[in-house]
Amino acid sequence: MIGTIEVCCFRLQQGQLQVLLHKRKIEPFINQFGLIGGGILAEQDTDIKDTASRVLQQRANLAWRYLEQVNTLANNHRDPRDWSICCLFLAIIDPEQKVNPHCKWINVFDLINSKVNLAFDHLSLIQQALLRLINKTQYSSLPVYFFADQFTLPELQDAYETILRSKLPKAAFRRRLNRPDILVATGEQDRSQNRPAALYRSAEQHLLVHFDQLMKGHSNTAPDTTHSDEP
Amino acid sequence: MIGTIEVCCFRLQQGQLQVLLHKRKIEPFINQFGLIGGGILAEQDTDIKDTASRVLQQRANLAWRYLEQVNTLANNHRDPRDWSICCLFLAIIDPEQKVNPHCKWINVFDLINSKVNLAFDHLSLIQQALLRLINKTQYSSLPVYFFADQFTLPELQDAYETILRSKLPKAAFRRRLNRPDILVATGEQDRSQNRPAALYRSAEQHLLVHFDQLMKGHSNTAPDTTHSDEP
DNA sequence: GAAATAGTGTCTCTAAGACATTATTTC
DNA sequence: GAAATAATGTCTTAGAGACACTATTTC
Repeated sequence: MIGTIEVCCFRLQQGQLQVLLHKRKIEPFINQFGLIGGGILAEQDTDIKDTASRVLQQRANLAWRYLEQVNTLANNHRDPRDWSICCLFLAIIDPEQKVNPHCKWINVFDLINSKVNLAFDHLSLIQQALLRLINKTQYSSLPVYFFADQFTLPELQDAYETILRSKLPKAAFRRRLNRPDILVATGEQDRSQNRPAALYRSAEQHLLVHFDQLMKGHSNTAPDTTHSDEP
Repeated sequence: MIGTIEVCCFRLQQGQLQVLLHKRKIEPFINQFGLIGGGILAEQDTDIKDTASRVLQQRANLAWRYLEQVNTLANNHRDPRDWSICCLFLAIIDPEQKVNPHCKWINVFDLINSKVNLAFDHLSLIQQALLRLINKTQYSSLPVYFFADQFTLPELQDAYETILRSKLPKAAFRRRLNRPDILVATGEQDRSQNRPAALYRSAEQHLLVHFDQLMKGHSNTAPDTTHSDEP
């Protein structure tokens, strides 16, 4: 039995929520696509989060802006070779970063609808990570992490709407998010649209802000009642 | 490196939220108290949740009414012997059940205030599991799982108030919880108080119901932004 | 000026929170 | 009847959702 991690990386690019896959070059599941993953190296990694960071760097040449444990899968059927224990992480990646050539970003909703065969249980892992992302977007400022630099409120609202796959009322959205503990106006403006929009960055030490009430899209996603059966 | 689980068991007894500890009979931390835990047996356990159930049964002679993965701890400093990977579970236990003599139930808030030394990082694990319990109590029907059989609405409200350590407004509480997808009146009454109270049991297939809005006590507990730093 | 996008004002509605009131029991 | 507890009614308030309106730019 060996301990491994898998990282489900998300980014927003051109209004799409994308997930990172790579083509496996070894058995099992050779030439199929799967998540970025790897084993714990007890000599190098002081903590399992370090393992995730290191694997992300080594396999995909990526650094995360947000990294969170989602679930631990451990059973005798997910790996055809042996009992397997695997810790799943959700990462948010800055879209400016380039990835290695054997990696590709694809639309996560298209992927799930396509029912393509991924290596191991990786499709299920992606669904779990996506559910966590959707749930947390409903009640927190998490999507701020998708932006590396400055951004406008309409861009942030687009991020929420892309993740939740539903439109949100503009006034209420702005009332919620435009709080000094979440956003700080930089004084600059984005002039790429017609009327210029104020630019913001995340507040100093932007820890996740949790709201008291859900932002509900229209699409009804079941709550992530799971951490292997919660959120 | 070996894979282990620890289970943080909670129950409500006489208006107290209690956690289960047992006295270790082996090194390290011999004669100190700690959580119930044990290793994965690849031959017996088909899934890590099975491991938790089996360990709970073997070590404490207990069956759970609710069992949820909270976090996975894996680092090089939590066990003095070696790199350790450990999956933490939260369990809710029926107070009718008897435990083995080397186990004891103690008030979890007293334990945390007492700053007693527990084995390994078990005090931290208890705090994580407690935080999850508190958070989920704020936005779901989870405390229903503390009741094995029938219960009254005032008893259920007491459960919430004990976990959240604050009083809740009665009318709003009843409006929230008294929904047919959460509670079903049995037609019977509890006559132990003055005016009899209607008895309920959890609705058929009582899956956790998530509320759209938090129930906020007065005591401000930080949100469980962690699963090693979320929910 | 027309079109497009940013940003605000205001009304309604839902549900929480506060509090009073009624209902049913024991003594 | 008094005390205790269960259960309900009602008022206020906060914030979401809906929607119209204003503001600032490009063309």
